[in-house]
Amino acid sequence: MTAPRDLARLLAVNPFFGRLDPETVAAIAALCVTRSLEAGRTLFLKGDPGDALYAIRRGQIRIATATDDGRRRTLNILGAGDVFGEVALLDGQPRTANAFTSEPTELFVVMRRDLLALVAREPTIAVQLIELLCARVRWMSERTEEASFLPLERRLVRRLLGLCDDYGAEIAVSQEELAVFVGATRESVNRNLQVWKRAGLIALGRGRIHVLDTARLAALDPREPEPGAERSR
Amino acid sequence: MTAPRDLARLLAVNPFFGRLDPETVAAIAALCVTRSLEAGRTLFLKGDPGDALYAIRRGQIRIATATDDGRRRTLNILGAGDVFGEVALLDGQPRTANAFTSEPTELFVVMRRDLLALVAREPTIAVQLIELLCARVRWMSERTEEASFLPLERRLVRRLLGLCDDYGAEIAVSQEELAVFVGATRESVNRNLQVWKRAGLIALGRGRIHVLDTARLAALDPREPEPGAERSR
DNA sequence: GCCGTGCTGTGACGAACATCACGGACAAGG
DNA sequence: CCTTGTCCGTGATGTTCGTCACAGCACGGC
Repeated sequence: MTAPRDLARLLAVNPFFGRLDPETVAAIAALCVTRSLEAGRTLFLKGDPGDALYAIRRGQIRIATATDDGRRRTLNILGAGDVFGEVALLDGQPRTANAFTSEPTELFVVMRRDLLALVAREPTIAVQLIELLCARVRWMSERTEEASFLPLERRLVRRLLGLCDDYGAEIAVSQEELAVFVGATRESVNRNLQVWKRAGLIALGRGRIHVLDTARLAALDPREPEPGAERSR
Repeated sequence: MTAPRDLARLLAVNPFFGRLDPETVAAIAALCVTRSLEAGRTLFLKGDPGDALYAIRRGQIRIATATDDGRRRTLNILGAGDVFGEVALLDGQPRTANAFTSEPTELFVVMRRDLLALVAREPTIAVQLIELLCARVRWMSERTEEASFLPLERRLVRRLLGLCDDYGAEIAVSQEELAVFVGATRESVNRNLQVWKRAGLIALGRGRIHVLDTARLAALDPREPEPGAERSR
């Protein structure tokens, strides 16, 4: 069975787990089982105990909530290679949103109880997990500040360049999904993209964005000059 | 020397450390030393190694950055009882902002190297710290969502009621500071407060907000009704 | 082929908030 | 007392971005 090796590969490129020692990743990956779901099946609901980590081998998962006003709001759309449920894995708290498949999907699953047993056997892993979580906290607070202080254009630039780093210049994402990621509407995102397209910075296709000129795109988001010890992360 | 006991009390009511076992809190508090600073002194600068946790015994600390546009932006204002630098304590990454005193201040300080030694001696503490950080991650993502989805009025209600819980109905905060906390301008905050004042929900003074009717104030921020298990399809 | 269905492009309109610009109130200190 | 600084209150004005509405275009299924 090659599932553990496949999972180790996914975790290694994941921004959350990628920072762990390779042996640690392998140890965690060795715990995994696989699971298949048809389209439209529920993986978990809000309030379910958070007892597992998932990594998508193939397919798509949508994370959504029923919001105050009754409408359903998609919080995130996850595809092959994405890892989710990391935090629930570690603390076992209830899920805060619903997850369901939008197409046939295969998942790697790591159960919480298995991970806890591993940590008990191998305490140095705990320290690594602590650092991992600290990194996540820092990343989140950056995002929070970003979301409230930066205009849409700059958030969009950052997200686009981030996706570029992860997946190359050819990004397979619909404008709808992108809008969700930056916390805006599809229409607003589209208007920005059109401007950049006319300027030759990007090319657009159906469910696809091609970044042509990363440098000029990055110039639209001037990072703080910060004379002294520049350190971002 | 009663400093460790004082610190244990501060940590116990702190939303971050309050969830730890009392013995764990006591063990961490036993590591602390105290430090006094006059007004206007710098505690640390952006880029400094994050090698300590601080708890304010008396006085005030302001966290600020020099922003892109050159203006200084106050990110947070901390008073007696507040604890900060928790994340840096755990991962040792550089500070991401500047901290200085705005009045004479006494601090409890826990050095990172002392904490690491403690964790090495007592591995169960590591697991507790992991859960602590998970709680922080969840809290942050709540705040993020809040910041981008909720209108100013509701963010303001939440912040005000939160301060109320911590400090009682008489809140000593300027409208400027409050505006920073909710990510808005002083003017917008003021306009909201005026409405509530005219409705008899609050009373306003110089650097002071008195919450008169928590119930009616809370009613302005209807939490999601959440009718049982959301169906999947 | 023909018809849904989901993605993309665009215009019109309005609400929420930031910005700018003051004026006044109160405290501290010469 | 008068000055200076910091906070509060409030209007005018503009920008950003969401909402609504609709039209075209690809793609897959029948």
